[in-house]
Amino acid sequence: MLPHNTYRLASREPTWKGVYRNLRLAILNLEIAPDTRLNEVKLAAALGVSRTPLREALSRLEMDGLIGAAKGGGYIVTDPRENLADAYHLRAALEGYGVRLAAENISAGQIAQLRENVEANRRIELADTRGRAALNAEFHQILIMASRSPRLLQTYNNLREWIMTDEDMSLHSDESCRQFVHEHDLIVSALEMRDGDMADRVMRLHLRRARDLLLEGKGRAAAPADRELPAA
Amino acid sequence: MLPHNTYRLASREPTWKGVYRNLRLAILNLEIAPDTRLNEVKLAAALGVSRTPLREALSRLEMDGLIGAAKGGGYIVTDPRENLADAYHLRAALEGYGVRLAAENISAGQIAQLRENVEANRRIELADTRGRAALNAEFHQILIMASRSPRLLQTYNNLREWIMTDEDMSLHSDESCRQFVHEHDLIVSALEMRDGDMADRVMRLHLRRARDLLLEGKGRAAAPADRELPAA
DNA sequence: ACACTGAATACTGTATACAATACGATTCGA
DNA sequence: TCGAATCGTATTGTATACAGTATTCAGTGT
Repeated sequence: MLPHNTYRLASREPTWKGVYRNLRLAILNLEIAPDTRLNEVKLAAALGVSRTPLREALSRLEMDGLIGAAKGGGYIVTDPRENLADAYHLRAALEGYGVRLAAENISAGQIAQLRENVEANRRIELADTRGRAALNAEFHQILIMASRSPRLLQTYNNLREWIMTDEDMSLHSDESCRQFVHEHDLIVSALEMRDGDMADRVMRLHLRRARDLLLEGKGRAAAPADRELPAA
Repeated sequence: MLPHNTYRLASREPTWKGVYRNLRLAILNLEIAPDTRLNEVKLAAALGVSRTPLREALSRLEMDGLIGAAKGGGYIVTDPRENLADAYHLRAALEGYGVRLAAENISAGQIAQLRENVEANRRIELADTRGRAALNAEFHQILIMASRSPRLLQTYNNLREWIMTDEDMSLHSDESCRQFVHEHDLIVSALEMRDGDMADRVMRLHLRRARDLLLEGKGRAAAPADRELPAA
């Protein structure tokens, strides 16, 4: 063992942050099998860091709900698929109330941005899933920011990477895409009319449809964890 | 300096959790001035713990939004009063959508529990602020649990201690108390009728009234985060 | 054969030591 | 006198050593 000077020089970003991102993605991509109990020393060794920044990352992953506290200490990774439908509920709560607030607070510039986004979404080709995902993410991002609630934004951001993956977009058919764009359009119109109630209703419907399509598309298939990290 | 065996024996609960609670309360009660930069070594010394569990606590406080990252590392305590109105927005989002789900999923037993709670709240004396706070917390807790969404429950629990302090109850007048109980009663009725729409509406109104009363009562820094400058 | 008890073990929680950076003060130069 | 650069200090980020508890497995008794 080296003394303890295995420092990473010239790192502007804390180590634990990178660890956090890596683990987060690993869990969401099922590279770490659900229900596995995380062994801190082995994980730290596998990631090439000490236990301290690892624990910092784990602490935050727990607050994100991606891992849960095990009895007798330590953590157990949760199954992100099980919680997917549930996560959409949280999303609907945030965005539904978010557009309600947005109807009161949105600026003319933001409405213009939304209109532009919808137009771009109309013109984009079906095959460009990555572009569609970006547009979709942007749309909802603008909405949440228009609510002018930092807390809502923060909570939403925690969820975003979880539920909005690029691959999800590949499931959409040409028709459902048009329908989604239409719903986006409806929401913007509701906001223009400052009708928070309508915006909320359409948003909930929109998300519900998106969720159903997603769950149906993914089915229950989803190959669990073939390539592993330390399965431990 | 003691060697390093200043251990707290027979502690079933991690040290950092107590630190977390203490700091949380200290910040919410303004015992630590907002905008203070937290010095880890001094804080650790003051609390009688080492930096490790302290940092664990700080990490979570940051995710709660009670402290923010400072430039060049470290943390700065945020002003809980500034974020209080905003926190109520998040709460309204969670509980509004929560009762909507509850209208679909609530069990007969839970409805009975709610009725009982409302009855107890009718009979309780005004002076018993602690009891009223407990009843109020229980009411909303049951509702969120009735939504059968673990994620909603978790997010709500993070918020609960923040916005529902015992002292807040002392602000209520006899009349506003009766009004609040009446609103609780309305919500339960809406749930009995499985009218999620109405439950949502009443809940949002209920929380909005509670928030206004709270901000007005606390007086200072009652600046509503609602009407901010139309930024960009 | 099963249950209960005990020690060994493995792993988490905590403390402390060390490295590196960011900030401030002081000094030198223009 | 003001500005810039450099050194010193203070504070965070990381690594590791240590203490304590939970789990597991072996052994014995009923």
